[in-house]
Amino acid sequence: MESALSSHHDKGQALLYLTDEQLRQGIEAMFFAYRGFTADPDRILAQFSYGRAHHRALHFINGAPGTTVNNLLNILGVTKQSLNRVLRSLIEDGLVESHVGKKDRRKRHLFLTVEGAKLEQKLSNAQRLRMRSAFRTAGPEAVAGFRTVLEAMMDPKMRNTYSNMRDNGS
Amino acid sequence: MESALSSHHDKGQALLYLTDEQLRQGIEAMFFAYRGFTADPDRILAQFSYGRAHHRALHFINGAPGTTVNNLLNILGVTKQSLNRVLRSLIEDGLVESHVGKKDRRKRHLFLTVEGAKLEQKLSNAQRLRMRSAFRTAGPEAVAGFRTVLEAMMDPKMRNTYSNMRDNGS
DNA sequence: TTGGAATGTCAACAAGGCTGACATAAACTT
DNA sequence: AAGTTTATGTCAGCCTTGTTGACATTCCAA
Repeated sequence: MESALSSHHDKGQALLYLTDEQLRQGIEAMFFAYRGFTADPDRILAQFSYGRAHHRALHFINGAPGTTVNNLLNILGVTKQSLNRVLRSLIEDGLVESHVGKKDRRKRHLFLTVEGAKLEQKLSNAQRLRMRSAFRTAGPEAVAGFRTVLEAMMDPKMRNTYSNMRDNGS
Repeated sequence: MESALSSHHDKGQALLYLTDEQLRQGIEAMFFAYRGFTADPDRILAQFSYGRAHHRALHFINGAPGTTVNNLLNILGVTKQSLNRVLRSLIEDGLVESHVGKKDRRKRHLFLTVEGAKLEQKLSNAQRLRMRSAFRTAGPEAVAGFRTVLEAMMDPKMRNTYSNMRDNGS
């Protein structure tokens, strides 16, 4: 990919974006941006005495209605005990419904209730608002670059999960 | 910046990157990428029974040696009680030193010890390794876009902090 | 029918956020 | 000189969200 570049002159210049100082800036940018990224939903969640874990569950159930607990476990990367605690409170509060599978009755398929969808909308509206503003400010080419770098930064396993999330539907 | 684009034809196409679906993908990309971003240091920290909070403290003390507790508080966005708990353990373990200020003797200036710098290097090497790989894969233009979008996503206050971090030195 | 997969649940623990209250020292103000 | 504010530390207690380990249940599949 960069063999043409690194072959002769100006190597230092061409690879300037890979210096430790540039990488450090990238690291700090990730840190501060992620704080901004979660700030708006966090404020809303606090009013409902929920946390980010609840938001994540709502988000991915909304994106793949009928998903199983195990599937959610893989996406979220937490233990079943941790997820179960969150799911239980969401079910108790009537935001999520759990249906026994028809083909495989061991599995539980998760759905948002009307109430749950309402909160999910509220949270994702807030989060999208900031992201839309950032995307608009940065412009389409920057957004493409943003997506490219983020994808390259994921663990390969999650990169597959992430990609498949838009191709097939669970 | 985008006035030339949005002025006339093809507005739907030009603003494709601002659709809800695109924003959703951006949101999920942030989630998965941040997990990758923290995965490598997390593995190292676990061996020392430290957490991300310790990493963050080491990182920013390393970047601004002699910084005060209050300054660190503003950067990290946590309470002094929370930071104090982390700093205390780092000081007890001989990774950080706290020196009373010469001009203002209320202030404590924080420095990494040789030991502390060693751990910080270990952590940031792991983190840089992944970021360098992602940057290399994505290429310089994508990296520029990545930085632009992240900066636009920060809270304005932290955006200033972030920018100033490279101009003046605390 | 038996093994293993999928799920739920109980208990205990830790990190790392938070609030509130209080102490101290030093600097600043009046 | 006295009073106020600032910077910091510390104690106690609480919450969320992660962890491990153990165990029960259900039920598909060989």
